[in-house]
Amino acid sequence: MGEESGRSTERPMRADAQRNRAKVLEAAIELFAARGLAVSVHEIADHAGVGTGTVSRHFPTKEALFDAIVRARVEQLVRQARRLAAEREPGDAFFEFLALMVEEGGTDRGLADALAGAGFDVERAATDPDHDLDAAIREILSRAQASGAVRGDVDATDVRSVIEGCIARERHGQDAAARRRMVTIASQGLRS
Amino acid sequence: MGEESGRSTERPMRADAQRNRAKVLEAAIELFAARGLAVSVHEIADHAGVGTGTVSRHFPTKEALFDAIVRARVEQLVRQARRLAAEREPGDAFFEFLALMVEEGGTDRGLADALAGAGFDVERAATDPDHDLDAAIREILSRAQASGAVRGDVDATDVRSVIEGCIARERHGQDAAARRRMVTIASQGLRS
DNA sequence: CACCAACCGGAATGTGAGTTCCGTTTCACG
DNA sequence: CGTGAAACGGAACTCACATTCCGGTTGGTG
Repeated sequence: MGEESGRSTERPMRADAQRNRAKVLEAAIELFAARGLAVSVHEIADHAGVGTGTVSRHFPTKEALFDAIVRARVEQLVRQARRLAAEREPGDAFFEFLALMVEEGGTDRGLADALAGAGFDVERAATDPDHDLDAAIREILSRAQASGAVRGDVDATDVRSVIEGCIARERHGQDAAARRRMVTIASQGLRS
Repeated sequence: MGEESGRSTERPMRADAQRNRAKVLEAAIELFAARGLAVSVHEIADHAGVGTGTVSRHFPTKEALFDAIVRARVEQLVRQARRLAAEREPGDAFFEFLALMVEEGGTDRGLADALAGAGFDVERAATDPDHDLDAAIREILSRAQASGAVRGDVDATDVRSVIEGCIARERHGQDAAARRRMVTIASQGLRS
């Protein structure tokens, strides 16, 4: 349950501890984004300029560290989904969100790993509505379907799969043009 | 360069060696199909009823074993692609092949891992035309495009990504109905 | 400014995998 | 059969990690 840096109950962290925590987070965000779950804790520690013990103290587990980062990212995506749902036509909202997810996932390997189900427990994250990406997708999808913009026979997990396919990391160095083509294909496929 | 069981030059293998090689292959095929690259060499050895040394002797590396199995599977897929290309209308051939690939990949986790680029070197396999899945896809795709059945702005790697998306293994226990829905979406997306 | 609890670094430990090694067993040829 | 080369099993080894531990250091409070 790794929480914020400035905890209120339980007397505040020492200044150097807060600094180190922030350095670890920053390094981990950068490295996870670049290479996904494959980065080692040693690399993160080195990159942050701290010892491995310091990483483990702030985040008891590699998974906890990864989790903290992914949760923040997911929270952001959920917010954007809600904003789009509020500000756009149902169909546009859905397709813009789709493009957004693909862009984010295609740029951030760690997020892509998480979306693919590696090392991030979606079920548990869904406890809190602000981290329930599937609920956000369901919401934006069902509106788009009700408006007739999206075929009725797909569900949220299909959308997740479509996103995953568009990301298609791993091979032939994820290029932005290919990603956009995939979004086009997926959008045409999902339309009524 | 793991080759066939009945080698002609270099005097034949001893009978027990051939038997064990076959047992290892059989066990590995079954386990890789069920759980992908995640199975350990120990498990394969146990399941085959041999020691780990025997596995390593026949296939110097886990990757070599995996490779041998995937190559056979890919060879089969390439053959089917050619057959479809010969016997069907260009458009039908392409969409049937798409459905076939998704079905095979969705059923065989090892193949899915390989298609996703894990532990199988597509580049090297492409040396031999009978194992060059990308060439087969290019062929069947370009015919479908020429006939007007498939949009012209996609390439073979896009098709690979689409297939990957349809497979979308890892989470919510790969169910056949979802896979078919994905194929429908993908097909509509790829159509002109 | 002194003290001590909190914190630090990084070596040591634990774990889980693939691969190697070697004493033992088995095959097949004479 | 008898014998030697081939193959076997599986314990030991290696390697790459994540995680723990502990002697040394530092920050903040009285």
